[in-house]
Amino acid sequence: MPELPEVEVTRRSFSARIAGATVLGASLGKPLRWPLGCQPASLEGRLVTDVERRGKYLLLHFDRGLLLLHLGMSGSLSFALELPAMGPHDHFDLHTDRGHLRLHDPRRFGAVVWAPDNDAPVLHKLLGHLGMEPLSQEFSLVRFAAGLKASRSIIKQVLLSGRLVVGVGNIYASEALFRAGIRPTTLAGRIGPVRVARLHAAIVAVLEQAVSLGGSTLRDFQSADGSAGHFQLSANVYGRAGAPCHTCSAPIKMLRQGQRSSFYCPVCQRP
DNA sequence: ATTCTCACCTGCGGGC
DNA sequence: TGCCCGCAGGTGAGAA
Repeated sequence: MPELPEVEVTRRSFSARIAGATVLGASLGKPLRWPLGCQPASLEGRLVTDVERRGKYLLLHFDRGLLLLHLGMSGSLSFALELPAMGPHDHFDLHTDRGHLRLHDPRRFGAVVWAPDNDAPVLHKLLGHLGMEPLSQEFSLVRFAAGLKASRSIIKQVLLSGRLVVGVGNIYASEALFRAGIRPTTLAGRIGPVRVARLHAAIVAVLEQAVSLGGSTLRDFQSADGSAGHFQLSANVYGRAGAPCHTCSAPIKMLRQGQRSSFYCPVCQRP
């Protein structure tokens, strides 16, 4: 479910409401990708200061320490004054005096991990290799172009890896490549400067549009206040195999790269 | 070093 | 109706 837009929309939907809250306790469901790394009771009394996003991770900062949250493939957060009893797919509840934050994640690829301070080894392990934030000033065309030039991988993999730029997942990689007119199988280092510039702009544009539309709701994504996203309605290629291209009417093609599918227009996107 | 493949887990839709 | 298969928004670990 969650790429950068969905994670950012989730963050915005509860960060202001949870900031300033005092933790009353925490409840655990089934195991997630990694152990929490602390006793749930040790969170009691901590003060939530703010919620930050880094790539597809959310950082729930306390007056001392932070929780690293990841939504995996099927995760979503809820934040409400009252929540029903934990169901079979609810795996983490953080109870505060301003409401209850819950991670719902059927596939359990998500994670909630405690970091006692900003130098905790777990932060280096999970965040240390992450690339540029595409919606920040640091995402410069010069650095992006240099990163692509130095790569010997195909462009789709470079975008998904998060080593150069973070937050771009399977939906938005396909969409950005369509807008830039680049086929997903193109070698990153072989893309000329004009199309590199187009791709750089397309990544920013598609992510910003998706955030403004509340993200993509393919199956059951919703933000922490329960609202769904609508970007999927304006997708040009993702999930549209066989359907006519919005630009040239040629049938959209799907191909498998590794374990992931890519969608592209064989006419509008050149190798 | 960099790149590639796999594994993790559950649910759903399609074909038989 | 029921079963089996393939597929799904991510990413660290280990192999090559």
